[in-house]
Amino acid sequence: MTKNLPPNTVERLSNYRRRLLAIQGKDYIHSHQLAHLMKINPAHVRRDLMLIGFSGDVHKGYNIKKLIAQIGKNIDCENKHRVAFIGIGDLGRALYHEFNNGHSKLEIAATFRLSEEPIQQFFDIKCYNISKLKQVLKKENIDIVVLALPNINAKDITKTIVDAEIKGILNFTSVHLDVPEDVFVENYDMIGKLEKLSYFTSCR
Amino acid sequence: MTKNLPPNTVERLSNYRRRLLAIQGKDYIHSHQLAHLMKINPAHVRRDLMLIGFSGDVHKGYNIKKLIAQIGKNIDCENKHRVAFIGIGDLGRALYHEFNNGHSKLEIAATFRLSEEPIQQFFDIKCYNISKLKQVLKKENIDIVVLALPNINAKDITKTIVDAEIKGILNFTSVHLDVPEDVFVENYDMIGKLEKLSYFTSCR
DNA sequence: TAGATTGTTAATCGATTAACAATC
DNA sequence: TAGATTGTTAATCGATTAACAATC
Repeated sequence: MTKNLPPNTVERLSNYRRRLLAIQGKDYIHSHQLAHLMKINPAHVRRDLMLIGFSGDVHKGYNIKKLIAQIGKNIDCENKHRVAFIGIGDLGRALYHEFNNGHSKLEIAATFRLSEEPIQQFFDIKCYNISKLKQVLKKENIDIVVLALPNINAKDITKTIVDAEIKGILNFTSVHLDVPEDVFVENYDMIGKLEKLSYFTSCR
Repeated sequence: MTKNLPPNTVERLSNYRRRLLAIQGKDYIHSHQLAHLMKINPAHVRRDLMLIGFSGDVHKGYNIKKLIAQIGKNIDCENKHRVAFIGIGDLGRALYHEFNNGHSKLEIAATFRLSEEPIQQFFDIKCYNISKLKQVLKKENIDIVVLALPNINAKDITKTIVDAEIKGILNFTSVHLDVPEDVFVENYDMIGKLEKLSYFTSCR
């Protein structure tokens, strides 16, 4: 894994790979073709591939199979990350399907429910009561937590998560989490996006 | 509504407002306090408020009530946007709750299902078969479409949406949509975010 | 007043795009 | 070869942050 790639490049590389995997019956692709699939500038593609040290052929372009492999070498972790879901409502279920849909480097190791109902399973994953959070995060060697729960609970639970030395949080609440510098938080604020969309979609 | 605010500023203004609305028993707030809630730089707050022409008091800071109103004047549409959901699986349901949870400028006017099952309602909203898409988008004066459906269907449906002159799309598939310049697309690619998170969360 | 905060410009930083020599 | 594409540097663009005069 190459460290120090710019965050946006990592996100794009992940996207390149998914598009490349979907291509059938072609061995090579040019920068402008890949750029077109992503709606970005061809120079951008070339620059990103330069950053991961991948070379193409001046005439044929980039070898698709080799490029997929090279992207993997650069952005995939050697070991699987172990992920915990906190909150197993509709959003949790939607994410579960997303996870099982082709992403192999993250495995759901545990889920937690906030209510007292005696649910023991979430699909094929064990489901614990939130009171067991810290203990299970440790025991199961969780690396990454996905917060898919009501805003109101986010603050307390984040504290426990940080205590358990979790280093990655995917945050679906609209609360800004207060975490130490070494914890990477990816925010996923739906309401913010909606209001932005509303603003830039001209009123009639 | 003030046009030409930078996209990121619009998103932040929406966030400021939500945080301000949550504040109890205080009339004024300083730039550094609001910045702390958002985990951004105080200068950033002041600059954003400058852009919407809002002034504070050198000693007391910004009047919370007035600021909320001023943000509304700048980012809210005069009329409600009419929104259609395409896809009413787990993700659709999660979004439905998100919508009903405090966002007043967007109202769900119709939903569409892809399967043939004879569902007529999605919570309190009418649900149509996807075959009626174009016709209903027109009839119901839809402005914004939320795509919460399998990738495989995204391309065809986008074509219909663009034909129906929809100007805003919130895209939850991981397909990059090919739309004319005047259609605003907000992408919400979960897998990309997950891989980014995985990359920046150090492996152990 | 002294000290803190605002409003605003300028500087910095990072990401995107243009340009073009090298290549085949 | 002529023409197209790559790889890479430099230029541009936009967003963030620093700095500081003005204010009370």
